Amino acid sequence: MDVSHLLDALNPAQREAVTTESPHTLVLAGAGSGKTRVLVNRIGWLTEVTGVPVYGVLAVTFTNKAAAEMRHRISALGGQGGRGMWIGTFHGIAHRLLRLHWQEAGLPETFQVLDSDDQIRLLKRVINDLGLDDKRWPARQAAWFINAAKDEGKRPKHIHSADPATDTLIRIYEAYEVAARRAGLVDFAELLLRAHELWLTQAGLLHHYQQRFGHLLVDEFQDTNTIQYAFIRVLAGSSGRTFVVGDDDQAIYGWRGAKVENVQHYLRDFEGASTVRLEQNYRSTANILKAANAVIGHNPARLGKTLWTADGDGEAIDVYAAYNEMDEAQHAVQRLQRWINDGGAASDCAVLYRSNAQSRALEEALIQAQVAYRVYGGLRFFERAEIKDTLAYLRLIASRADDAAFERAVNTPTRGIGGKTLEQVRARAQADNQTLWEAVLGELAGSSLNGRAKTALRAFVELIEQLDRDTRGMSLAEQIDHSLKASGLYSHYAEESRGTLDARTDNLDELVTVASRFARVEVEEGAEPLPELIGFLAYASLEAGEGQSESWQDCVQLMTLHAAKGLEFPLVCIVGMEEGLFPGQKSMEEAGRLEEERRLAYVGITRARQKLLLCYAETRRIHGMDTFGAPSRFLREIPTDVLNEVRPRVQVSRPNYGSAAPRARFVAEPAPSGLKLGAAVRHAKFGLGVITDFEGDGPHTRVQVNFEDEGSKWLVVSYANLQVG
DNA sequence: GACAGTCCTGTTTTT
DNA sequence: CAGGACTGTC
Repeated sequence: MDVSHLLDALNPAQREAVTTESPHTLVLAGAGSGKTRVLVNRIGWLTEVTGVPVYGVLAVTFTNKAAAEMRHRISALGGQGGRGMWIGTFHGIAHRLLRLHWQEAGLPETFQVLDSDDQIRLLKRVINDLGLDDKRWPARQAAWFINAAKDEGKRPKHIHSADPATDTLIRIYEAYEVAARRAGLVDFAELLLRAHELWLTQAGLLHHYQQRFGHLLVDEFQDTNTIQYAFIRVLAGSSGRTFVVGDDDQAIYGWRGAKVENVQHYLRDFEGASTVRLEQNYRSTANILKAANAVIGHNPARLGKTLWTADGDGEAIDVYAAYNEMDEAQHAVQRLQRWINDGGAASDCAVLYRSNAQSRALEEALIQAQVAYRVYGGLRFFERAEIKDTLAYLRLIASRADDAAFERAVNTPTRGIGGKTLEQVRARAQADNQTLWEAVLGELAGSSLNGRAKTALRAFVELIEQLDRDTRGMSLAEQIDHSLKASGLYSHYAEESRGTLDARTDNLDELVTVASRFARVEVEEGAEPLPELIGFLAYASLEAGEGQSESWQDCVQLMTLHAAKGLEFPLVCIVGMEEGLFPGQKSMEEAGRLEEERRLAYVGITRARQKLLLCYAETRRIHGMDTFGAPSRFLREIPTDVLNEVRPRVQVSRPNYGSAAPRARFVAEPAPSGLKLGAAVRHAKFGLGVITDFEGDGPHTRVQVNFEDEGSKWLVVSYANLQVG
């Protein structure tokens, strides 16, 4: 058999991974080491060479984008092109299972997926219904608590109540569960938890899928949370083979429940697991890799991996010390312009930052310089209010029980159903344990509402019923279009945005177009296809769509460091490299968080192919206050020989605050001594060592020295009397 | 129900 | 500083 297309151009480690016969394989794939290729070719190897049927393969990723990319590349391999293979996100796969087995999972057939926005709205109502003060118990925090619990596989009864505050949160969790169940709503974390519980409670089903999926592959394994790990572990059982790809150095989602430890647990829990390291990097210059390796080398407890490249050193990494964030932005933009003037593409450039708020200064500088740019993040298509409003009507058509949709649609556009009326409806629903829809019907039959309110409610009920009748037999796009017009939503938004540049009605038109292109998804070959509407609604929740509809101009890319993971650019600028911002203030207070920030720095640095620019500002306005941050420790962790200070240590005259000494500057060189990072030194008592860190300035400068015999120590330079060399 | 004024609180984000 | 949430007025 000709397998050359699967193995050609692979290095030995990649080949080993693709062809391994080990039952369980952990591929530690460094940044830019060709991990997607390995994953894709591994699947090709399994199906083409070892004769695994395509339906016996389950491949899981974290984002829809990654799943789409994988599907695309598998079909490019030829063969059966992955048709019939289960490839998807954890959430997508869980959703698929729950659709197929809604009865076993204890769900209504028309259950809807609740996105985080809807989840918070629902929680708000639950908190109110419990008579709690929503100031003391913000819905956001409750959502955080509940999601974190679900990510750990915990139902309310599994949580130990440690204190009164936790007790209340558990009560909220319980009430939220009741409300969500009644409304037939499933949030993101619930999808995973239910799917996992399906394995635990339905032995027959589990057995069926264990038989079927002989091979489980997981991408970005370092990002799995407890429940995702458990899901895979249970599904693998004793005979399933697994192939997981990840990089513990790129684990940056611990704050939302991801457990890097899963990488270590894997080696412990999956018997006979072997490890393959992909360390050859095909992306960046040697200088960039040197910087990345040095930074990440400061983290303890790594599985250990050192990136290398067969290519040359490349240019030095520029470091720019800006006066403030405006100066910083202008400098970055200048650098981008130089790149573009030299014939580079704007879309090859990215500016990365720690938090979204930092994009503002950059955008201003880009506009001023007339450089086209695109900001990633922010509201996505299906998250826009007008889109969600429209979908709320469709959700009600599909399921009257959907309280979240009811709340949204009932008075948008306004139709005289105000807070008072709704309060009464909610109270009845609460008292009688009903859905809002049922409560409305009850109120209409009862006598506690006044005539005006009744008329308004009756009109709303009739509207939904009418929409339901009218749209039967229509295509999806027609259903949406009709609902949009008949509900008055379209004219509502047309009116609102009249004479403005607001593109709301454009988005509504776009929604109809998207729907007309929406391909009916068969949940499973041979199985009943999902009703198109239900499928579309799930799609809208699970895949929120692109941030901006205008697409691929040649423009500079702006995004957070988190959003940059998985991407690469010839030119990368990272701005805001200051203590307190990156690493963030909060990261320094909690154990383990600093390491995660450092991994984020590692991710940022390794995005760059050819050219990297690192910037920090001495002054930065944050929340309207001028703040002063020392250069980030991550800068100081980079060996100076790969750095080029664009604006070297010039003492800039700046307003002198009292008699304060000039602030510490990047690579503060304690003047005469020649001490610098990486320098070998001798101490009279501690012997030989290497300087690994600096702190402070002037006579109080301290250095961290890693002594051969004594370990690491902080010393005040002016007392330590260190000998260089 | 629309609008203006006030208070408050500020990482990272996919599904 | 600035966006969101909330309150109070017409």
